[in-house]
Amino acid sequence: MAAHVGHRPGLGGVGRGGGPPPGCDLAAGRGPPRRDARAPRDLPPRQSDRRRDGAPPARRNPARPGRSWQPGDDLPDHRGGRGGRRPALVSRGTRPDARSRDQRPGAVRVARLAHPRGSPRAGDARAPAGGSHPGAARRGRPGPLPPRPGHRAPVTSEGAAVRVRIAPSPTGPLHIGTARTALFNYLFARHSGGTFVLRLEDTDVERSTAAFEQDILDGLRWLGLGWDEGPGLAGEPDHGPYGPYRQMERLARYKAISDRLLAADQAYYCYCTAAELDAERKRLEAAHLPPRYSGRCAHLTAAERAAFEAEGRRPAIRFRIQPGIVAFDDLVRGHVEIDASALGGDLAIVRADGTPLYHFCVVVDDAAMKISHVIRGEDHLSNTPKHILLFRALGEAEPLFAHLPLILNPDRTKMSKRKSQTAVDDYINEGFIREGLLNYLALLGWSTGSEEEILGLDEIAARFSLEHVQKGGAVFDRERLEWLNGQWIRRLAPVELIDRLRPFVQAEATAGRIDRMPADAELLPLVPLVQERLPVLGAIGDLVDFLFADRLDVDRALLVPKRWDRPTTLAGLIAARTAIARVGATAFEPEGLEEPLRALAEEHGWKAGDLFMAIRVAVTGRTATPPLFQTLVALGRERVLARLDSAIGLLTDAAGEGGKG
RNA sequence: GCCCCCAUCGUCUAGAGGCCUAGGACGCCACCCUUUCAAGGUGGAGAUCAGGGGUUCGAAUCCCCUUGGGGGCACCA
Repeated sequence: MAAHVGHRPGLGGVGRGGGPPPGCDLAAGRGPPRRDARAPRDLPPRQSDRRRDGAPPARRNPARPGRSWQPGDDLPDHRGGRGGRRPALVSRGTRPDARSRDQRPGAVRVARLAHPRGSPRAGDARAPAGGSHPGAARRGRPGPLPPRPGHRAPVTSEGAAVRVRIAPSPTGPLHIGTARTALFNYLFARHSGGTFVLRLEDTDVERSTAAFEQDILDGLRWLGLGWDEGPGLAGEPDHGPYGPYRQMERLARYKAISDRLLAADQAYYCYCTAAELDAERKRLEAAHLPPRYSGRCAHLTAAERAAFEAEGRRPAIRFRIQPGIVAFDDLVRGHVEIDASALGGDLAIVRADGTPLYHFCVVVDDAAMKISHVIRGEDHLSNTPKHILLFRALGEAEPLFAHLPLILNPDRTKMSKRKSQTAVDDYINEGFIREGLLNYLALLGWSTGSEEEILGLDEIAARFSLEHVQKGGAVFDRERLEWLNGQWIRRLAPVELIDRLRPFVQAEATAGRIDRMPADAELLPLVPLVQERLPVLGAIGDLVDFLFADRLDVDRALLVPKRWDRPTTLAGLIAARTAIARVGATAFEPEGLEEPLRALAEEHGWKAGDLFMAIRVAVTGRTATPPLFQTLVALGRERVLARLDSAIGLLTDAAGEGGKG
């Protein structure tokens, strides 16, 4: 983290939206959410206004602008033309012996048959207008708006709406893996004209904080992954018909449902203490047995319960895991079967303090929120049978599941904070732009099936399909991300680039590396000089600092070009100074400078490159800069002459000190 | 330990039995362009498709085994 501090703009506005850059659909929705770039630990509580730029508060509404879906549209369904089938039927109806030749669900094969030849994109032509097509209906979309009244989810021909969700836990800053999962869900929703729901899983009261919650919401909005339904910000109402969207605000529902399970004897009170459970687990581990709850409290008598209560023990609630094989057809992995006996015994669903546990909440909420497709990381694959059992116990239809490959550290373990940079904030603060990050993330574990790769969000949504999701984990390749980011930076319109660069330039000023914050009018002419030299926006300092710094530290050793010695350099700089001084203020243009300096080199038999390098270092202090003559112009005649003078002085003073040559 | 998942250049990937002498991209190397750095262009190195068995006239592709890797097994999410 510390390594990136220098690049922190330290203020909102990194992602100011201007007009969409050419070819960039990502910016189609005007006013993309802005991001406060401060480190999470610095984030103030949700209540306070963190914004400093005076933009209208409406922006804080998480609501994504309305989309123009067509309720009657025949939605392209990844399962083929049979969309709309209730998810549960697929899982329940699939017998273990009915697996298809390839391991993918038969439904996927149907999809292929549905488009026997012709490009897989044939289906895209049927995408709902404005749902995922670049341009068109979305182009004129306003910035985030309050909930659209009468919002109805699009519905497939058979009546089942595509509803997906991202359910982050505010126990840390937005993780790159969460961002990718959100992206895939968003893409799936977009592609199918479905609804993208955001739900906060904040039942881990110990670790959840409002600051992390804010960070996650800001991060998703910064990426442009707006949600159709989700929590409102402090004081604002939730947006969507299935709220609240914060689990801690749904406690009464969990209570009601756990009571129901208790009443039906599908769950029971468990009085084991953490210490007892721990000891049990250790014993099993020592015996090389898988950790599992013994079921000690599964059949307590009323008297035994009363005795525990009298001891002052507070019970947790456990869900009875029924024996048997649980099977489901994963949309990316195909048929999966897991023996319920391998699930670790009866599952705790409510803590002794009454707060509900993850596996319980997800299922209750996914059912309540009518989630049709659960698209999440592979780390949840083994947990899925628990969820399915819970759905059944609740009498709810099971959603379809799709488990995405994990993002990996270079050593191929699950991407972690310890081994990789995982916070989206850190990437933002380095100057990755949303277009680059999104494009990269989309291609991590998914491909178009063709060789296209530089694609905007809308273009990706138009092509997205779970069929092309990879099964194996993908190593996060920062080099490739930088390349892609550079591609998108180069595609930005000049004013847009300035907008995005501003916070980074400001950070240079704040850090004292430049003496003042330059005006846009000064920045604009610099765009052609820097645009193709920025793998990340944070690299701007190295490129232009010398333009806005009054004092320049020049390394005497650097001043002498490789093929030159000190006297030659001194002579070269003096001659160059004279030649440049002769160029009048009005002729101080790249061509007006290059001509006499080339002539000068020729006259002395110097290689032009050597002369130019000496001048470059003298006026910028660096060996790598934007093109010299444009740089001289940007610097201005007076400063160029002054810096040449001081370089000449430096070499003269060094005369007796045995410098190079 | 038990269960589950996965396996094509270093990395991300294309690949749906013959279009594969395995394609593209990042990175790397060389050359071109060039005042440096970039960007761009051209070319190159780089994968016996983890290994072994099948099935088939034919396998990267289908099946089995092995090996390797990963994930999960909480009163975390």
